[in-house]
Amino acid sequence: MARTQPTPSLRPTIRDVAAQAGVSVSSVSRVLNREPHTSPELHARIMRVVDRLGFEPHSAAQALRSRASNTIGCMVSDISNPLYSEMVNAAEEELQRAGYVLMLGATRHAEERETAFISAVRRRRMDGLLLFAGDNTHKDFTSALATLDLPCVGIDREVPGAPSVRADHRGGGFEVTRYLIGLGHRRIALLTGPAAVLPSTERVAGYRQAHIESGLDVDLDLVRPQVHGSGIAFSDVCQLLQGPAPPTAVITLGTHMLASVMDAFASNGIRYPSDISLVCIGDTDLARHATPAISTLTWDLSEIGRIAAKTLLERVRDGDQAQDTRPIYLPTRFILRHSCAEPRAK
Amino acid sequence: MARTQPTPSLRPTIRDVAAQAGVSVSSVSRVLNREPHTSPELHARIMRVVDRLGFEPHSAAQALRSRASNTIGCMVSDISNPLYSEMVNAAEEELQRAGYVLMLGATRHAEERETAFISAVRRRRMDGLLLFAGDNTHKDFTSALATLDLPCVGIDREVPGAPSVRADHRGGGFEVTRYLIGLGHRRIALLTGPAAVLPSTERVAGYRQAHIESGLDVDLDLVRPQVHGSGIAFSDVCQLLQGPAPPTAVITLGTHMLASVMDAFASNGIRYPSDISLVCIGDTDLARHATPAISTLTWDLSEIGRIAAKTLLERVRDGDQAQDTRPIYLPTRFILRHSCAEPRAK
DNA sequence: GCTGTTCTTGGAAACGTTTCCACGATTGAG
DNA sequence: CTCAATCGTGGAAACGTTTCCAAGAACAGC
Repeated sequence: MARTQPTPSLRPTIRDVAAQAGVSVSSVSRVLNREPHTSPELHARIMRVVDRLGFEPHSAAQALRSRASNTIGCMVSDISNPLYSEMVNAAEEELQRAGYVLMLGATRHAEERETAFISAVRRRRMDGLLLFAGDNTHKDFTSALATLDLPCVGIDREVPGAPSVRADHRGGGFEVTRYLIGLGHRRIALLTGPAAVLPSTERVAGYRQAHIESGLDVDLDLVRPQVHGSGIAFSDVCQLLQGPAPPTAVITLGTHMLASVMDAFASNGIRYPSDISLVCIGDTDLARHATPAISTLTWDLSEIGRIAAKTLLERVRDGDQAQDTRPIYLPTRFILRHSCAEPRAK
Repeated sequence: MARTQPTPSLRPTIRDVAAQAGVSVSSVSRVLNREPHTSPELHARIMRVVDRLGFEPHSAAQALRSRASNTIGCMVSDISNPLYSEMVNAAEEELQRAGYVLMLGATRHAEERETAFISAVRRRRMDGLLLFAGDNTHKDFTSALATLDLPCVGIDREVPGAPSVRADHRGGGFEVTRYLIGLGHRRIALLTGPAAVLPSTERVAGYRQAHIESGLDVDLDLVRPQVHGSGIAFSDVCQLLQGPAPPTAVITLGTHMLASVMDAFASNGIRYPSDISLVCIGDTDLARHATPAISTLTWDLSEIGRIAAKTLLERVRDGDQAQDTRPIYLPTRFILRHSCAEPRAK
């Protein structure tokens, strides 16, 4: 534990640059930060020394003095989920272009990791925070978030006092459900994500709305939120299919769950679209190339990531101005393939 | 540009804690860092104040003084590639547990972004670096890397002076190729990643070796490295199928490319396994659920990420000791499904 | 030629920690 | 009982920047 005196760094400091150039430290700083009131000759002389020594400013020292870390936190439940990784990828590209570095914190749905990451955000004085869909029921976390006082953008989640960027999951859920109802389906199962994340609640809302507008009742037993990553979709579908009033159509998430649903169909000897209709949410290779190809609700993940990053950067730059916290919605798009049909006559 | 004097921080500093507890700053630091030689009473008194004020040390100040940023850089070409995101996910989990934060830098195959990220690593004095498969032909980058003098681990890539963690792509390529040769195939196409990344070169080496051991010549026209993310696989396969001596089997990457290959088969009116055999590298939902299901070469991505992170942490802790730079290999596993058959008699 | 402005530069004080050093108090050995 | 070692604590010097302030130089207006 006991550490020795830090060995003097081998790397040149701004003082070395100043000494070699025969100027003051403050002049070097001014030149490096492109401030006005520096003569061209000074600039040239300093930059020559900077290049020769390969000087690179120590960002911790900069952060300490200037109170800006050029760092953006990115909290996501699970970066290996392709939905998230595509959004994070686009966001990171945008941030990188603006000179920021992205600090990743994967929470894996555990509140302790969420609060731990918030603590890291505070200690490292990050300049902003990107929050991806997460559990709304985590109270310790949301209260920690509320006291954070940091530019923040929610992606597919609400953050009090901050704008959010979202796909129109409600509209998408509505469109898909209405389409199936229009085909004649009356018992439509909805397998979606965890009940406490925004895309799921919105989707369910759209699903309800479509039923209501058609004068149909909603059987909540058909709505099956899934806990994270577990293979529960398989048994859920089996249970529904073997129940007294099986669904005639299934709406499911495309990633992580579609495969389980198809397995469940197969092991019950059921085929789509003849025996049952199938729509998935989130386009994947599997949806496109399954035989028959599966109709899909999709939206632009990269665009969401980009917009979120841009919105956050605006807020970081404008400081306390620009308190427009209205959510930004992106449309979903329904791609018709060959996985749906009218329900069988009894 | 001209900034005003930084507003005095509202957040408590170690000095505030010391004052409120009526002790010296150094005592607070010692208690917080769990050093020996601190009395229990002092510990209790200080911790009480720390909790009351909600004190959190400023990590930039810590980094400046103690020369440790508790930060690990992670350079990856494209985080939206599921192969990478799964490895990064596992690595991040391991690093998080050890108290480190992961800084993500996606390079998108551009050398300028690679060197820019190395510069960020230096300026931020990161404690270690995880390098995921990248282009070996980028000379500016590799030379920048060589002068970095930082604990580093390569994942599916070689890094001079550093250990690497790799799947046995050569062995996997060998096994698959030998299997197809055993079925009687003599013209086997290999669609793999960019020529300059390690998994591809190793795979091709295994492919060659299998041919050589069977006394067969390798037709290099059948080996098709793919540039990143482009849909070139489709046209490559079409060209091969329509050529004078079409392949009787195809080995392709599972992510990003398998779908294109299947499209190419379809648009040439060709079916697997009857007309052509198909194996993919990297298991996916599509490979599992395509009809017929596709035989696959797979390996444990999460395990690679975990091992890489652990290896890096060891090196970070041990400083300059432990200069064992031997690569760590993980086995691949060939999963037989129903996509291969003996070639048709002419 | 004098009196404000505006440029250009240098000096020095922060930013918030950790760690070295010093010093008195305790403890243990002989 | 003395001397040395150890323990517990405080003071102060770093770490490497940015930015305030001051001061001289150049320049304009009268």
